[in-house]
Amino acid sequence: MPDNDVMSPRTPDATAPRAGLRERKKIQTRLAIRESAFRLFAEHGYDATPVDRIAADADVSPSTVFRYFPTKEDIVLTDEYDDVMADKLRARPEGEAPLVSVRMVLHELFSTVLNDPAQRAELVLREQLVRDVPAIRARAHESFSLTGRLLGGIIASRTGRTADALEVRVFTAAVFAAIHEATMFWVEKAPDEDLLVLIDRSLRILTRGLAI
Amino acid sequence: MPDNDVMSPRTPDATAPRAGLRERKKIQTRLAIRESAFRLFAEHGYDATPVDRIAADADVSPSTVFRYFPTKEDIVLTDEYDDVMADKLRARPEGEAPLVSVRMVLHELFSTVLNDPAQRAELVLREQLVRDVPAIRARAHESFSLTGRLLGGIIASRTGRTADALEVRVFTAAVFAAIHEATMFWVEKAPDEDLLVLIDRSLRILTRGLAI
DNA sequence: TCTTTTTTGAGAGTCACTACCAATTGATGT
DNA sequence: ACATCAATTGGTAGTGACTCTCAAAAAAGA
Repeated sequence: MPDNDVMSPRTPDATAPRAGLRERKKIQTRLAIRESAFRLFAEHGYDATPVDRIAADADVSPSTVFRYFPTKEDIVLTDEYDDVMADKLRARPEGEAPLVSVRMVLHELFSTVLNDPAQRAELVLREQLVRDVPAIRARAHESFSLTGRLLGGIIASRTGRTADALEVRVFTAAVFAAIHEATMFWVEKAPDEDLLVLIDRSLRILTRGLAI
Repeated sequence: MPDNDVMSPRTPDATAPRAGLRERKKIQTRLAIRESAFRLFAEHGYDATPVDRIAADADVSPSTVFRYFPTKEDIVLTDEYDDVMADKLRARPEGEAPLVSVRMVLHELFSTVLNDPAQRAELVLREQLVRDVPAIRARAHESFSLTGRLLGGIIASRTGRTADALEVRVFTAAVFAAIHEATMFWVEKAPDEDLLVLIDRSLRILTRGLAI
């Protein structure tokens, strides 16, 4: 069974029997900051929660917060999914159509995330913030297009193109736009439905050439 | 001939023979700020140009700059295209496929913009900033999704759906993602080519169901 | 235990942006 | 031309997200 724990390390990671005290403290601090932040955001709202208060709540100095997270938005948005997705995509069979490959990767990724209650709860919280806070939404877009470039590179090499070919870029941009809309639809309209069903619906719209 | 001058008012607008002095000064101030900003951005870079310096260069107070433009990014990004696009889209024939309608609207809009040297130059400058400055790119995305919602509403009413239907949202998101990629490809790879050709290429990828 | 390296906290500074108030300036009626 | 009213402007004092720097504290390693 592969390591699917893309979120915060809940299990101590059996592969590295015992990291040094320094490493453990770093992980602990990072987690403390994020937990304080999420709780305070839920309680008082994102804009009404200064970084200083998060720092105080997590018992670290403001400087430390910015050492762990380059911006306030990054406390919410982690790009821990990127490498997992890239690995899974590379593992898909050679001749498979790119859109099918991406769909399968998304299924693999999201089914594990959504099945873990803790990860699912964190995903919901994060996407609610993406929906509500412009600054976070903006950052999420940026993060998406970063991930898109990563996956685009893989798809390019599989279809004999360069990563910056227009076809590849439009492909990834459209796919991520569809995923984003599916996710937004999920958190604001149908939080109890299966996100994967919504993603499939969205991707199928693309497959049909946007003939709505 | 309709009023296609979506950018700054170069022609004094014959329909309103003579606006008050107040109006004229406002337009003048707005333009002065934008011109100072664009020049300073090109000279020293966006991040290295504080709003105070723009204000000083345009001979207004910093407060005035923020009165005219809610954020520094908004000095660069105007959403003057929105209403024009909406009007043109509403003018398309009833039964036309949405993707075709949008394509025609884009042709109408961009052919007028690209043919006016001043507007074309401004478009290039703006898109270069979109490419280079994360803050502006983020804002451009936001602006795009705003426009997308506007057009989505029109498309929804034409296809007998609600504006927040998943199909409509995925449609507009994918289309604007494609336009954005085409524009980015244009400014960074082929600034001498015809932008409309690139947009058509991008839209055709969507039409083909992303079968790249 | 002693030394080296990493991590932390604290202080000062920059910059985007907001709220507010007083002074200026254009519009309007007589 | 003049007085009055409304809109526009400039200045001042904040807030909050970040950056830089440096000395104190804490962990790693010998």
